[in-house]
Formats: sequence, structure tokens, C-alpha cells
Amino acid sequence: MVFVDVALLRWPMEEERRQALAARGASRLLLVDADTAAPDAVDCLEDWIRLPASQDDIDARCRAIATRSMVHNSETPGLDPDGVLRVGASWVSLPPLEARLMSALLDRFGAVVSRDILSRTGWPTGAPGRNALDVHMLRLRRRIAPLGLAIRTVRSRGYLLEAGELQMVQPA
Amino acid sequence: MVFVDVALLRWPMEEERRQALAARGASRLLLVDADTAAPDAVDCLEDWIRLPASQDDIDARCRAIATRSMVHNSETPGLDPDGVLRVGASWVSLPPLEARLMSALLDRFGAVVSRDILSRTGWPTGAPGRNALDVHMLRLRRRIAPLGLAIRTVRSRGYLLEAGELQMVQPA
DNA sequence: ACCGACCCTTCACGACCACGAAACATTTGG
DNA sequence: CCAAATGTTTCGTGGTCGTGAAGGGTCGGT
Repeated sequence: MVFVDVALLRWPMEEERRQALAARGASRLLLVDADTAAPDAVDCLEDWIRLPASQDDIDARCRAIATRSMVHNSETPGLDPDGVLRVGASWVSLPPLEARLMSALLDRFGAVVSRDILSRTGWPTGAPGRNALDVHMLRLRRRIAPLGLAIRTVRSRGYLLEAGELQMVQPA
Repeated sequence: MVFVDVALLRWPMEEERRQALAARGASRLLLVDADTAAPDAVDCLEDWIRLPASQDDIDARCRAIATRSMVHNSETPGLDPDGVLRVGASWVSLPPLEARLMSALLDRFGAVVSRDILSRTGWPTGAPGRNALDVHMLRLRRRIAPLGLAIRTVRSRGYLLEAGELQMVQPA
């Protein structure tokens, strides 16, 4: 059986994290405080259980999520020629320039891409001021964050695209 | 608004009924006796809750099942040649021009359709003024919203037809 | 330790453009 | 003739993209 990570988080305390996980299509189990109303359903990869709960019940719900996750999950970032970046069920549209930059990063997903290559990919006919690339990388960063993607800086080398960080895991 | 029926049943007492419902793809919520181990997950249309439970929690889980059910039964929209757009049981009639636009969007359901293609599909003999398309997309948007469809703008690229926000449903 | 050179991040601003929306005008079909 | 369908004008909003400036780290040299 394929192992699927199910994030456990307190709710509503960790609502922000819940949204981040949901955006990137990660499975999660909300541990709902005793005196809080139940959360609204979002998708098949989320479930909740009211505290206090037995470990057996928590495990059962984790297994259920994992099972559903196998039906639902297929997430590798992909960029349409129309500038639509998809990961899992969610997507964002990238403006032309950022789409070209993202394309260069995706070509070497997980590896460093030099500023030089990015510059030439973004501005085939010659780059504007040097700061332009920095600014657009910042904008790109913010745009793709909801999808659970992150751009890391490798100082004096370039940039690197990778999957987001959060990965709290629980036994299955 | 679409109504999704969620069957409530005692478990393990009504195990037989559970299997029958599962076999025909019906949604169900198992009310699990206090001293019984949690059931094994089967599919996305089933959930369980341990007794005793508050009515609010039961309702919340029913809504969650209903939501997931809509994801799994996501009806594919269809367009009659006479301009009737159907999704599930409901339908709307589209005027000729909007029917042609919708047809182009349906051909690439979920993907971007350029303004250019839409223009040529809507006005094969030559497009009128620049804003005509904008206005008709607006009208089309409002007409199909009740069906749970949404047209998303992808700036400088075109439009994209997708299933809209999930509509909440009353539990049985 | 201090300095300054570099590299990068972040913000604020302005120019421009794409789109949304309303209101109004015109055409078409029964 | 009426109502629906279609076209047009106009204005507001927000996205895109470039630029300059402020500031924070890191590193080598002194």
C-alpha cells in the first residue's frame, strides 16, 4: 500500500495552515476543539474529528483520508501554454512574463536556474534594468505560494523551484 | 439548487443496507455504536460518526458528504443544438450568440479559450466592436451561474469554463 | 571588529492596458 | 408592436510591468 501523509492540525487554531494545505491538495485531519462548531467541508482530502477522541478513531479517519487521497491525488506542477499553472485541483494564471520565468524554473524543477538564464527567458529581446528580475521573482513567489510551491534563493547562483515546506506527518 | 440525499443508518446493525447503498453509489452516514470499532473506509460517499453525537455534528457530516458527492457526480454540461444548456436536472436556454460562445467554451472545458477563438465562433462573418465580446461574456456568466458553472477570466489570454463554487445542500 | 562591496528583498510609484459593468441604442422575430 | 437579442459608448477598477530607493545579509579586506 502506498503511504500517504495526513497532516494533523488543531482547528480553528491552525486555520491558516489548513488553507495552505488545502490549496496544494494535501490531506489533513482537523482536530476540532470541543466547544467549536464543526468546519465546513472543503474537499475529499479533509476530515475532522472532535476532541477528545480515541487514537483508534483518529487512526481510522487518517486511513479513510489516505484511501480517498489515492483516488484523488495526482499533483505535479504543470504550465499550460496559456499561462495557467496547475497543481492538483487548483490553479493560478500567470501573466506572460512570469509565465516565461516559471517555465524556465519548471524545466529544471528542484535545481538551480541562473539569473542569466531567467533573464534571457523572460526578456528574449534584451533585459530591462537589473532589478526587474528581482521584482518579478518576488511577484512570482507570492503568486504561486497558494499552490504550495516555493522559490528558494541560492545566493550568487540563481533560484530554485521546489514544493512548499509544511509537512507535518502522522502514522497511518 | 441540487439536492443530495444522504442516508443515515446504524452500524454495524445495518451493515447489509450499507453495502446495498454503496453498491448503487448512494451517499451514507454511519451512526456507529459507542463500543464498536470504526468502520473501514470504502469510498468518498461514506462517512461515520460515533454515537452519541450532537445534531450539529451529524448535519455537518451530511453536508460534507453532500459536497463530496457533488464532486464525484460532477455532471458534464451539455448543449443542445437548439441552445438548451443542461447540467444535471436543471437547464437554461441560451440565445444563439451566447450558445455559440458556450459551445466554444465547452469544447475546451476547464482550459483557456482565447478571445480570438471566441470572437470567431460568435461572429463567423466578422466581429463587431471590441466590447461586444466582453458584454456577452458578462451576460453568459449571469445566465449560467444558476447551473453551478463559472467563467473565469485569464487576463490577456482568454476565458475558462469550470464548475463553480460548490453549493451547500440540506441534509435529509 | 569595522567597513564597504555585493547580492538580494521589498516597497512605492507611475504608465499603460485589459476587463467589468452599467446604461443606452438598435435590430430582430413573432 | 412588444420583448428579447444584440451592439455601442463610457467610465471605473484592477492587473501588468518597469523604475528608483531603502534596507538587510554576507563576505572579504583592513
